[in-house]
Amino acid sequence: MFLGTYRHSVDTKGRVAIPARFREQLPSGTVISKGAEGCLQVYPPQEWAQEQGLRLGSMTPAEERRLARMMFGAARECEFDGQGRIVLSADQRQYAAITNVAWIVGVNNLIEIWNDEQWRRIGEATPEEYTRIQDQVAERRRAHNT
Amino acid sequence: MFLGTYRHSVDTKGRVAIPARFREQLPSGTVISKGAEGCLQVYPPQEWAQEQGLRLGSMTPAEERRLARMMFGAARECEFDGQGRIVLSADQRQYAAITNVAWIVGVNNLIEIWNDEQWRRIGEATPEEYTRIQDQVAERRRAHNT
DNA sequence: CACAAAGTGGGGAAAAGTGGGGAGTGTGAG
DNA sequence: CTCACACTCCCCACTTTTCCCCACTTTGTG
Repeated sequence: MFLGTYRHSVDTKGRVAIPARFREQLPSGTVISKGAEGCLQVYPPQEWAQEQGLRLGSMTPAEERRLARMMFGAARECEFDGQGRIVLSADQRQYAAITNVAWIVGVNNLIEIWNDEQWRRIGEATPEEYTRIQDQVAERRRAHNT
Repeated sequence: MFLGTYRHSVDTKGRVAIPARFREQLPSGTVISKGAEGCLQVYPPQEWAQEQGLRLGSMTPAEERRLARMMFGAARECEFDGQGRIVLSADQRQYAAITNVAWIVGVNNLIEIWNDEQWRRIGEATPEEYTRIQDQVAERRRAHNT
């Protein structure tokens, strides 16, 4: 379980420290790829396995082909240095528009990495916004279950 | 079962003592996150397990992604120090607008943490208000069940 | 009134994060 | 074939934050 938001700096070599709390839970075979809304996503092995349901074949619809290409094409295995950092490739940094700082966010089953501005828009919420969205999802779920 | 309201101080390091009555009932795996109306909520493990139904994957709808990011991003596992205190992160304190004092309230299955002003508005009610709200909830339930 | 339990505050050791230097490796040009 | 350059990765040193421990105050109870 990954919880919490951390603001870490990205140095000129593209290195970011992954919070120690997260690192302890990431065995080898962890993968980083692109995610929705312009973030990067870090998948522990068991989560990545679920995404592998997405496969190419003659029966695959067009959108899934597109998604599979982007998602797997952008993916890399995470490699930690002695200080617990990973290197974000130039491509990954460009996709997520990350320069000097990155927000590293635990979202239950995976980890997301955001740039400053985008995280402020997506992740930070006033109490009013938070209450509204929580009610909205609850309502949607209730409607769905009946 | 969590009952009662306590007023505790928050020190410069963001530490708050959880009332001993509550602490006895909180095993490890307890989580604190944002709640509606600008409070923080403390979930014992069995309550938190229900919230974990919300997961990220390539099939998760946009609203749920947003909620998951806010909710899990703001969450931390509760870690008690030798004195029975937990640390509220800077983010959590900002969200709940907590500075020097916090109200810790047992609400049956969860514990909520409020700032001075907000708790006065939400928690203290005149007999008239209380009666009106009780009737309102009763009415809503009746409408829903038919 | 005394003792025990609960809450408050601060200091110091340990851990986590940050930045830079340098050795090793691979590639491309002369 | 050799040399130069660039890139990666590893290691070391410094800074900042966290958390663990101790001591004091307050509250409640026998």
